[in-house]
Amino acid sequence: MVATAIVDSQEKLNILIKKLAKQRAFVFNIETDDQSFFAAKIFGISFCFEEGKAYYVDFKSPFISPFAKGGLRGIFEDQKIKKYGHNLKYNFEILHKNGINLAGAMFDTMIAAYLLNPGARTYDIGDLAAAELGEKIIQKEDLTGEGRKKITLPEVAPEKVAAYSGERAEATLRLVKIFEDKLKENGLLKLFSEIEIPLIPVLAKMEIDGVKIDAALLEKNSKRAEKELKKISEKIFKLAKIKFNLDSPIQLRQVLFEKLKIKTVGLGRGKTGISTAAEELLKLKGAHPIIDLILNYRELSKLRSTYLLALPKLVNPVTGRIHANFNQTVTTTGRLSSSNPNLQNIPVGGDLAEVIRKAFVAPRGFKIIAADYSHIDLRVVASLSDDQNMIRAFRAGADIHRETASQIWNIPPEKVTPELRKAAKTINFGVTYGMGARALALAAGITIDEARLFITKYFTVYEGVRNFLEETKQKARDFGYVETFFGRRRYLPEIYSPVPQIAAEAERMAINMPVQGTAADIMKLAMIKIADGLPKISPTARMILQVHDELVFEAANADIEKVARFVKKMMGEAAKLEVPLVAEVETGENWGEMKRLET
DNA sequence: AGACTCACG
DNA sequence: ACGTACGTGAGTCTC
Repeated sequence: MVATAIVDSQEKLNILIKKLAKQRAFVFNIETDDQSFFAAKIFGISFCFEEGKAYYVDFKSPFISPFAKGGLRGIFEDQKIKKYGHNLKYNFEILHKNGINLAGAMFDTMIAAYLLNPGARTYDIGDLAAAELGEKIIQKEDLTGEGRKKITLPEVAPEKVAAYSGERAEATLRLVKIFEDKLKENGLLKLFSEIEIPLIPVLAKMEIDGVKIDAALLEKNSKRAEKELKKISEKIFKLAKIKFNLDSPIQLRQVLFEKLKIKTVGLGRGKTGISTAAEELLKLKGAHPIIDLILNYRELSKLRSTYLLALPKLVNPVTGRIHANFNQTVTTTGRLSSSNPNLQNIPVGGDLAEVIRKAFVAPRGFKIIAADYSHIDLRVVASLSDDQNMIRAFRAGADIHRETASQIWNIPPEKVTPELRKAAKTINFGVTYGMGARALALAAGITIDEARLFITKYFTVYEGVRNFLEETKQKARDFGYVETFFGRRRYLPEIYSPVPQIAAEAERMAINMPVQGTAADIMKLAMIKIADGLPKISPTARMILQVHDELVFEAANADIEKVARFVKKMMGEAAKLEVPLVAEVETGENWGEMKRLET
């Protein structure tokens, strides 16, 4: 049972502040009226620093003046007091919006839970309390109700919110102790305190800063796309001799395979019938003129709805920028994910893709800088596997795909044809996924027999890589998990499945995770280093996007060269591998027109 | 809510 | 005989 004291007068608040100032650490939990930190207003904050007892500062109370609330600033900004919380990135952002810079060491129970079990369905504090403390704590729905009669949390009586919020803060305090021990036990504490925790303010600032968008450009092209879509669909309806909903795969399937009777041999199937995915339709190219039109329609329609129409709606009217979320506790490998909107899948390549990227602009007097890690996954493979041949190639600065093809077919590098290089590139990528002959054949446009021979030769050339892949799979079977260079883990219970297909899937995940995850760890380290040093290089420069192996910045025209040089250097120095880490930098007025920058 | 499709690394 | 290449998020349709 948690006793939560309601703080609803200046006297009570002053006493609480004095108590907080004496703590080595405390939990805080901010209650706001909105999911988005930009719109959110604080209506209460709970604190906890001893088990069984919590405090709830009722910001709605008329007896607490804004001036008195400001007294909390010194507490939050005190470097010597450790801050505990669940989802500190959000709290950081809310405080920042209120002019407070959260400082001091931190412990985030959401991130701890994520590292201990990446891939969990949720990291809801109530679920964690149930699982780890064996206690059922008050749920939000217990206060707000559900369905039609639902009310919002700010509308609930402060006494009830206090009990709810205080209980969560108190549960967080107890979870900190449990998770700290578990992180230690599993060798995750270094990863937690040197990568994930320092990354919190970096991501928070990226989200707060956002990226400037030319909404008018997107809207103009949305109208153009709509007209074009109308033309294409009229042609399709004429050929099909029927009008139907082109966005419905079910209706499309009926038209193609029942009405037009296009042959379906060799086509993939889904749960509900024959697939009409682009991959399948490409097999039907030439079978009917309607196929090209449908592929055309699909591409245009996708870009219009997902980008041209959606992005302008997410531009913040105050900042003129999009403030996406960069999620730290979503992926099973350690990568970030992006949502609302996803800025990690902006189209690339193609005329309309270029237009969309051109809408990601720098403000007046600024330019965009993009820095890409070169072949980071394969460099990680070379380093983790300690394959001397691959290491040598990277140290020599060779074109790795050409080098691979040259060695496999025993021909000089300059004699490698584009086809051979393409096949080598495919397998170099495929290695990190546990690719089989079938997939290689499909991706490289060769026969399965050729692919088999290719793979055999590949592993003769890169014997260390083969051993690494085998050892990784064995490790997954021996321990039930795999890990990155920095100790990040992924548990793979399916590796023990009696169903061969399930076990094989787990094996591929086992191969992929240490590679993708180590690259993600390195990128996070680079982001922390860059965020740390960037203000000294250029006080107005901002890190605005991360796309797995790419970082995007905006910087004042006069600072472009030094920011680019600094970023490239930090990315190169982010980790010490057996091979050099290399980043390429580009710059331009917008993300669509970038020119390589020699530094 | 789940299926399908498709955008990215 | 075969959906066998990993990791994401979002728009749309359908039930």
